Amino acid sequence: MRSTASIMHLDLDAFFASVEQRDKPSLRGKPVIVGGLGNRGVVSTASYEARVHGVRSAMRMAEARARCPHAAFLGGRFDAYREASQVVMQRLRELSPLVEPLSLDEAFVDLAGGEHFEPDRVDELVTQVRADIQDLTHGLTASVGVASSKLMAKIASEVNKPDGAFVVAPGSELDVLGPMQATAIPGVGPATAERLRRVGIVTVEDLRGQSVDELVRLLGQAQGASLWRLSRAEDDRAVEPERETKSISVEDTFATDVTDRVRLQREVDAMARKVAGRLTKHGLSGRTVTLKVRHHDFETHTRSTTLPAPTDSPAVLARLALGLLEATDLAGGLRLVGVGVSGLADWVQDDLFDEPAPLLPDDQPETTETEAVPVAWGPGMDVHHDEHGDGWVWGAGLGRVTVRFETRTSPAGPIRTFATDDPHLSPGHRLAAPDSVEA
DNA sequence: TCTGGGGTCCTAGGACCC
DNA sequence: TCTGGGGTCCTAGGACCC
Repeated sequence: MRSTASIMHLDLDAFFASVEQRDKPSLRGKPVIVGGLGNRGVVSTASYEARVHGVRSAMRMAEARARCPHAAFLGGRFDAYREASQVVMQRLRELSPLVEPLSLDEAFVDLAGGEHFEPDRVDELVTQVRADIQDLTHGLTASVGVASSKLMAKIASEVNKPDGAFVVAPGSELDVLGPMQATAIPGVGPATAERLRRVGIVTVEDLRGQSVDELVRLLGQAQGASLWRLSRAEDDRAVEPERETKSISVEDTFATDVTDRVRLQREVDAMARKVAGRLTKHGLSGRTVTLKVRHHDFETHTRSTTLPAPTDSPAVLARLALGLLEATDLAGGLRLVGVGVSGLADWVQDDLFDEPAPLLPDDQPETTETEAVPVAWGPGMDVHHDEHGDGWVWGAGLGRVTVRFETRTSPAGPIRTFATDDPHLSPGHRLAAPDSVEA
């Protein structure tokens, strides 16, 4: 907790729906619901006119339609949202370089990082920023909280929402926070709230009545200790402008459950390549590939494998994801599949063979007697080796090819490196994916 | 026609190493 | 020879956020 109210939290009101109303005047003053339009969609954002009818974020679209049949239902235009978001974030960076975006419509700003910050005139500053944002975005409104910590700033931005602001006077934090529900503290969701309720803890005041040890026993080390401090408004977390991406993933819920393995292989293959594309685009590579599946009964599982070195190769990521799918029971059908990559490194994969190649044996003939047609090995290709069996290419270059050997029962097989012209090596035929996938 | 998609962080157990 | 750490990495799952 700082001695001045220098942390700002800004939150754009009903962001997606507001952008739609801004761009389409006929929607202004009317209920607008943005979200998945398919039969399994959920609400992403509801305009305040729709919230009157009880429509909320994360609600099933079917229920939203029942509650508010006359609303406009829209699928969302993310390019437009991203553009509006950039305008807002840019304006915030004029206040201070220390801006931490939390999503497209939310950010923290450490005002003390700005050159001309005057704590006594924070109200003026907030009024000005909100007016500027409305101007620059052609009509979007924002709610703002300013306080001595991230916790209190975030809570403050809720107080006069929408289109309002609240500044927590330094010294008043405990009084502001105490009467609130424990769920007002970010990180206390339904599961935690229920655990707390069972031992009679409902408000922040109630939380303060517990010892650290008691909260740790109840919620675990990290959450227990954190909640003990946050309930006392003790929060010195810094605004972090440059947080590194930890994982990249893609997932899709099917309109109806899918049992067909070939169809699933096609989906997983495409997803892995999509993730690879996003990795490449950001100059990243990753070591751990995770396959997520949700069964017809909503039971959800993940499986992952970790490579010895990071990659952004679409073929490699697809092979690994398909290998994980291979080990999945499809009985009853899948409702969702997803592919993710973590263990990210910010160097681009290509240096697997950057080290000098080991010297080949002296007696290695320079030319072979029967001139074999050289194979251009590339990542993800099928390979057969006379001794080691079937595998696929994990890396190739500088006269060497690294092969990963795997079987149905052991999708994460051993890895061996050979000379490109190793006579025991030949193009393989066993495919983890059906031919249609390879096409 | 119950229950999205993209993330973050934490926990816990087992393997492995010192 | 037996016992017992601790630290790190990997996998799986869960809570939470927008």
